[in-house]
Amino acid sequence: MAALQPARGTRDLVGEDCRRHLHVVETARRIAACYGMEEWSTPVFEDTRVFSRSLGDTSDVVMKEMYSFTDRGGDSLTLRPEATAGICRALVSNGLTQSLPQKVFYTGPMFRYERPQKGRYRQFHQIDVEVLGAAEPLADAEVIACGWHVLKALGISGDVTLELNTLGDRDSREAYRAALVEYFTAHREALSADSLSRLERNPLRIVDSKDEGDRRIVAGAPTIAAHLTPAAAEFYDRLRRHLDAFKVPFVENPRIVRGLDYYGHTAFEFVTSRLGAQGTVMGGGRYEGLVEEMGGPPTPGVGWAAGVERLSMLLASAPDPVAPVAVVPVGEAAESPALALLQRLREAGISAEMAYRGNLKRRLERANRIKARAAVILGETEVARGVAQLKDLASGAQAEVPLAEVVARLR
RNA sequence: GCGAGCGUAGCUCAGAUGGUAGAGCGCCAGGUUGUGGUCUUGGAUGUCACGGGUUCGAGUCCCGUCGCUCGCCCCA
Repeated sequence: MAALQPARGTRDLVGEDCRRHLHVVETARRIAACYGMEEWSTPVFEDTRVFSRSLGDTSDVVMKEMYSFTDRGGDSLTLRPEATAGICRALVSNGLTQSLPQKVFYTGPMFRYERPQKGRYRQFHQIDVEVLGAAEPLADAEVIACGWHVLKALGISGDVTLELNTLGDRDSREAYRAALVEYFTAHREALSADSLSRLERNPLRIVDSKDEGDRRIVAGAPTIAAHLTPAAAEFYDRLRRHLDAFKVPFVENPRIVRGLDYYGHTAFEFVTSRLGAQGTVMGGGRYEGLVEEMGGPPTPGVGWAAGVERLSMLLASAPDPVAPVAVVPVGEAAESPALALLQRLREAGISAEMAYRGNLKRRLERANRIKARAAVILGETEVARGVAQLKDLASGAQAEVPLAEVVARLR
């Protein structure tokens, strides 16, 4: 029988991989709670319209990357490609537009039908923070400070730079977009084939091109700064002042853009050079109109998402599993007392293991292999005297301890 | 959708110019029937990704397929 492989773009999280993954998620969860974020959980699949509406008219290309299917009732459902749309839908579904702001932490698997590459999978996992219903730049700064805090707590902030930009308000963006189209049209002979088609579809994206020829042209392209309305410039100023006050370091990068219309004002990415072409480790910004698309009232939002796989790859080391205590019975008469002790240890909150078989030597070898911190050796002579041999497996020191005191000694 | 590289033991990999497959780690057992780590002796393990071709002979060369990896496109 041929061995089956995981489906393309999916992978198992086993051993160290799983510990890294959980460490990222648990760290983010703990820190987000310090910022008043409450965890939500929404379905893994949704009515396809939840996502198609969030994508507006860019649909065509992007829709091809969604895992969509028709269920037996004939409804079109989609495995969520991201968390924000579902969160906005849930805000409306649960009537929470009446109690704003809502500050949300989210984590879970997402799905996109893409060609897998480094740090990029078809089933991947994100951590996500969103603040819904706050129009003030302080919310943006708080969200970014939370992200920075998570990266610091993971010990990877040294490898990561916060890059910040503003997309301005609607008037700013329209003026900027027009200026960009004019500029790139004037240089169209020099643009790459890819960027020529972007000029039609999504001119903002040219600014983000990886093509070297394009980059030379982009260097001379207009930036958003000159096209900001006074209100948009003021919003951006306040954001930067708040970040300074929060002591969050950043560099400005006018090349950070967003493809969809509902993004405005703040756009940011935490980037690293350690992950090849997938350098963005956490990205986010401000948006408007998404909640309306889900049938709610106009409600602004600001948030970020980060790929757990990418963060896991940046961790210097995997956290160790908790070191257990090994209970080692010697001889048949010791087995029941050993089981009783095993259970007492576990109920006292101490991680404890007892091998299913083997003699003393084999069990100690195994205790060593599972990195046990101590062994409790219980032979027939010990049972008869109501004691146990307590052996520290790091030092090798062994002492006789009354059975009744074993749990306290190992706490 | 496009391009490049790679596929040999559980893992990491070695196998010039074609001659019937190896190491380290890990695993199992003994040295040590109530004491692990270190040491030492021995042992098991492979459709050499799959299919075809060239050849007396293919892990090695050729063609195809599949898979993985990295990159392009896309990135909500």
